[in-house]
Amino acid sequence: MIMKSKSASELKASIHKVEEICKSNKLGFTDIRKQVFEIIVKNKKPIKAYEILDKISNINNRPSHPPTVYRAIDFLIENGFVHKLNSINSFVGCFHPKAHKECYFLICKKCNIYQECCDDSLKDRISKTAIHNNFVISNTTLEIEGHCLDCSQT
Amino acid sequence: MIMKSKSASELKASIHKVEEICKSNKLGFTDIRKQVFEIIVKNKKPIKAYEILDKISNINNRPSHPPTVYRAIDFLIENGFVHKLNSINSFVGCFHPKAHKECYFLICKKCNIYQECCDDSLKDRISKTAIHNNFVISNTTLEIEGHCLDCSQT
DNA sequence: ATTGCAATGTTATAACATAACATATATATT
DNA sequence: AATATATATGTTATGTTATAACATTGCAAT
Repeated sequence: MIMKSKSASELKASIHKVEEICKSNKLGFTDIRKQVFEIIVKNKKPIKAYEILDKISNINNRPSHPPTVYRAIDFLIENGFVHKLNSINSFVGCFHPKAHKECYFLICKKCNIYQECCDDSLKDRISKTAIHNNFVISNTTLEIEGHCLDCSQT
Repeated sequence: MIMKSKSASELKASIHKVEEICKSNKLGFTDIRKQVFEIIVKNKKPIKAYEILDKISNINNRPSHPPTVYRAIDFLIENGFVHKLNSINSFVGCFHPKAHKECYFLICKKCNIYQECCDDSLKDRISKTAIHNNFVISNTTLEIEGHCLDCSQT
């Protein structure tokens, strides 16, 4: 299953869903966490921590500091609301929060658009590889960099 | 196919092989590049750039600077002699230089030992996922973090 | 009301990486 | 051999990414 970027209504739904999850799990979805989450999911491309920092500072009309942003990001990652793309030190919103921990990504080097792809057979294959090596997975990073259809045609 | 850490003779062979490849491809395997390569492959665990920097400085009895190390690393990565593990900002030697570009890793969070695993069916699965999305792969990062057999038993 | 806890603010610095330019070393060309 | 050219390295400075450590705030439970 592939997800491309979100429509306005999908965005709204996504934010609402996270709010619901927090409410029912008694997680504090504070102003800052919400702001950071919205900034990340509204961004069409993976966003960097210091870009988030700038945006937060603008929104609140006062300078924020790195720990504020990183702490919010940590919270969002821990709860499966966003993912970090290690290969580009950037963050993206998750398309199906709480539905899974493992996400795989296709990242276009040219336009920077990414796709979250949660392919079950890929997941199985990775599990099998781990099992085959008596390895217990806690976290998987799969980031496929290259060119998307549009960018590879031009 | 899984590779664990290298024996002394494997190490030697590995270094020799890279020398050969450089010779036949007219790549300058300079002192620094060789030193950096040896430091990386001899290390049982993924090593960080600044750890390499310290070692290089010791070997040569004078301070080296980050660009020196990063340039050597870039050369080694470009030519498929080492890999970067993005999830932990560390570098590892490749077990079959020039034989492939894509490598997958199992990284133990506890003991930090890693395994390079070049599973063909996994590779196929990733290719298919990309093709299915009209995506042209240039580079894949697959890093599976968790616990190895030894560490998950204790 | 006061204790405890979770979250945030704040300052400073650690850790990771590259830009820019100078110098040196090797290779090719005449 | 002298010169040009390209490749590699040295050096200084700085950019980028991330966290440590401690102070403060605000809210909830007893």
